[in-house]
Amino acid sequence: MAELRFTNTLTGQKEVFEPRDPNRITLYVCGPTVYNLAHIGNARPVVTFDMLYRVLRALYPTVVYARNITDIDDKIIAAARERNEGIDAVTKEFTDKYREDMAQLNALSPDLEPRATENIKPMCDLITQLIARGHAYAAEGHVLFDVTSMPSYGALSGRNLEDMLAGARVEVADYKRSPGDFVLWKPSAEDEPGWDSPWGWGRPGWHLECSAMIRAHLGDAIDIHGGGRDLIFPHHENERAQSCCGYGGDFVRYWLHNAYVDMDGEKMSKSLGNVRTVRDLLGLYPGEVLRFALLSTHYRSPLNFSGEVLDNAKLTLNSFYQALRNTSDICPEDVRPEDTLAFTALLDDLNTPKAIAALHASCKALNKADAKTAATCKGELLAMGRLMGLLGSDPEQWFTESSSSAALTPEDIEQRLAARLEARARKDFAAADAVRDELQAAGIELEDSPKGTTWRRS
RNA sequence: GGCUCGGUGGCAGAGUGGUAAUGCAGCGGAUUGCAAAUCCGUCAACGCCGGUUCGAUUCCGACCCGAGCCUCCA
Repeated sequence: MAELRFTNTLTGQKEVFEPRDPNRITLYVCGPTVYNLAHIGNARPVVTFDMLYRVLRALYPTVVYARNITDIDDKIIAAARERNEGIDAVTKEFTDKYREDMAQLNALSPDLEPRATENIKPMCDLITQLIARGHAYAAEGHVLFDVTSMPSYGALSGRNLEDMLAGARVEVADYKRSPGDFVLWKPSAEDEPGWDSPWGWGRPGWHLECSAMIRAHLGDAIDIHGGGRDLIFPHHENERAQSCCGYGGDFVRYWLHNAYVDMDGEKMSKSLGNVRTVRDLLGLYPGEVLRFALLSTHYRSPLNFSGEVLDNAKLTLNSFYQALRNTSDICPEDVRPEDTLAFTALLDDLNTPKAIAALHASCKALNKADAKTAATCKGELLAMGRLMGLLGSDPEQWFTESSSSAALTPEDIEQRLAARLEARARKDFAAADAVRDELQAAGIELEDSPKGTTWRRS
């Protein structure tokens, strides 16, 4: 069996994956800050690491996948204030919507979804530990991490303190000893959400929750930590600093980071205002199309997002479902995903384009298959689909389901098809074609075959 | 300014020290009443300049272009 390999951000190299404990794989991915709807860029790590989760589950007996929910944060406080509600209302709403949206993308639920507000105690314990070990200090209600106390600070993001200080363009708060120091605990105003702590009424800094929750829920160290590229610095660098200095040990063996989703060659981001929400796009395309589009480029390369990408994804899925629909009478053989070419491709740093090529090959084989080989081909195609979270829909539904209430009903369509069939029997092709043209204008494509006529929505 | 990543056919997108996947689009054919779907065939690419090498798209260096991080962000 080929080995699982990925590109580790920490080393910049592609490395063979060697788990700490093959009987218990631990995966942690940075989840959402729940104060607004997820955009398609937020969906990329979810889909990417969902697929990694599926691959790991095929390889190892136990995989513990955790994805945190950041439910205390300045942006949440601001959103709650704007809506004149408590932060609980805001975080509840957007946590629910996030889960709904990600489920639409066929992303499996993580095994754990720790919430920051439910883990304040371990966070405070970590701060105490960091202070005790001389890596943090309290100042004016804040507690700050002292970056000069960690010799390897900057190792993950490939920078060193001198470079960062030289390039510093941000005004430095005067309570910081060193400009790179970052907040572990910050004071809250009386009317702001907060918790009592040895350093007063306040709330945790952004990076703290991941360090503390990984420790509390997954263990001393984990195998894989994933997230978007933009988290490398400062978030993951600081997380690493906190955990390594506070707890000691390895912390994370493999750091994986996905590239962005771009819009017109530019990063999609909240601040640029060029975001497309998943919810929005789900009104236009099935979730599976969005998922396929996100997988069509390798996770470490930028994905330039456009309607064309989605249309192509839709057409490709159509061709797969077409093959499945045409063989609806054939019972697929039970094929293990691990025995497929797609699996081999994914083992190599999640090479999804190569895996998709295998899907195409398998689809073609199914289209050409005779009665003897079709069951195997179909089983293989479905097995690879399962591995990637694709092709799980009913083919008939895929083509005939409509999201629009104004669309023709199946009964309407069947009625016209009967009329057309009758016209064809009379060899009145003009009348038959008129029906087809009419249906086409309504977004219905017809296909005649020896078995009869089928239709699909375009 | 510091650091990182990338530039492959018309488009999307893998990969490799020696015939450069796959898909879409195009072209030709089979099939079809005509289509559609499918199948068969086919055209077509490694930013620029040097270096290493028997051989470079792949390794090294310079250059040009693009993106990103250094500030909230997947």
